[in-house]
Amino acid sequence: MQQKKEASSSSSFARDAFAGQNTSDRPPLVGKEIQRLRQEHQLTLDELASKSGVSKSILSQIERDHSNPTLSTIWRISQALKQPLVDMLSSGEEKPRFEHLKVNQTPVVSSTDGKFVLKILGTLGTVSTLQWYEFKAEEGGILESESHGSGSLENLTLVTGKLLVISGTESRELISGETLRFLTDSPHRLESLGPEPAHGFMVNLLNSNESF
Amino acid sequence: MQQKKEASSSSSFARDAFAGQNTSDRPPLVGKEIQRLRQEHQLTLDELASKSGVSKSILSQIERDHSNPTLSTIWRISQALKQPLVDMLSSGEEKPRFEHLKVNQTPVVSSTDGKFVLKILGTLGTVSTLQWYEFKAEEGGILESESHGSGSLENLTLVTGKLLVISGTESRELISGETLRFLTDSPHRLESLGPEPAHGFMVNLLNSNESF
DNA sequence: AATTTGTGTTCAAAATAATGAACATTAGTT
DNA sequence: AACTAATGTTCATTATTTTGAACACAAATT
Repeated sequence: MQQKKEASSSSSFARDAFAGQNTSDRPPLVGKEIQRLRQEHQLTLDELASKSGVSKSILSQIERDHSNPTLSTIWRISQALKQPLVDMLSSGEEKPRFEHLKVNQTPVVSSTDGKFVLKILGTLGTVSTLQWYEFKAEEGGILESESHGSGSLENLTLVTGKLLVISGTESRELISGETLRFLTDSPHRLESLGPEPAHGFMVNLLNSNESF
Repeated sequence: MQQKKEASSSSSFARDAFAGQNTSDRPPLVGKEIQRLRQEHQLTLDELASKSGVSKSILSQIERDHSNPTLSTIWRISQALKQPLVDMLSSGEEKPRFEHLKVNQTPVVSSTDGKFVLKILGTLGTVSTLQWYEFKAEEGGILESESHGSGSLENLTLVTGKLLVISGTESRELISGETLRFLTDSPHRLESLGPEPAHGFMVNLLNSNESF
């Protein structure tokens, strides 16, 4: 029956903080989004609390939008959930405007020596900003790509095999089960290191706005 | 000579809030950016205070990063400066060239009986409009999903196994190598028909907004 | 059913963000 | 220089967030 602290906090939060001036617009309500992410990661409040360093009591209140979190608190949560802070805040901001999607199927593309095979599973967007593929490459198979334009991202997940990724001057080696995300604003190259054939999945975002 | 309050506040802010755990990364320092925007708009602290409804004293401290603002405070400031909240926060954020997720860092979701396992490979978009997964399901594994909202699209590619897909009143059977695209504006269900475990990829497009 | 275990919520106290008034500092004027 | 006006900083107080412990509830186990 007594919930003095939280009740008073909640009500004055709603009145003073939220009804700032533009009563139509309100600061983003991050509760739902945080809860969704936490559950997606299969974490309990206790676990997220210890991961993030934020007490579980305030986590509980934030998830129910009964508290108006501090910047550092939101940031620590976003870190623990490996979620860009910015995405968490913009989750509820404005209603999505619909974009009509057109899908087209496309066959298989392979490297000149036939060792690297790309299956185009889908593309999306009137500006063709998104494409995803399945790839299979036997040992020594190489895929060379030009820059996809600044702001472009490639997301590789390797299911089996070993893969060497070189982008610009940097390189990484991927083993099965791992995921690599990297900028493709410069020429890059994938090479199957074998001996097992490399098999995986790739999502390419061309000229994506920001958000990573 | 005495600056008791602010000094203590500042120091414990720096120690407790900021040096949370990853001493390498820190929450975004918005002070510089807010000051820049305020001056760009040719506003004094008093003016911004009355426009935003945030007291000028706290504005002064925030600009010098001597305070750890509340979400609603940052939001009211961003409104007064006509700046998307998200832009203010991401002003100083660097994006890494590579993001390498090790096997155990990939978030996994599984059905209650553990027979259907989803590995979240990536999400994108300020409103999380795009997500992609790898899935593995032994015979009988079932994944039930609610509607993802009207206009949402799911793209399934099956690498091995057999999969029954039911969306709304329709159903399809997928065999290895096939791709299926379907609307997910109603509850839907995936079921691994076996005997071989089903393995594949899934790309989900939720109600897209501008971001692509 | 009773116990235990796990998970989320509420409580009382401590920390600190936010406020309005007083103060300090600079810039402009006489 | 002295005075004033404008702007930013600090003070004392209040309001709220945050914390850790206690609590409530449900699910699982004995």
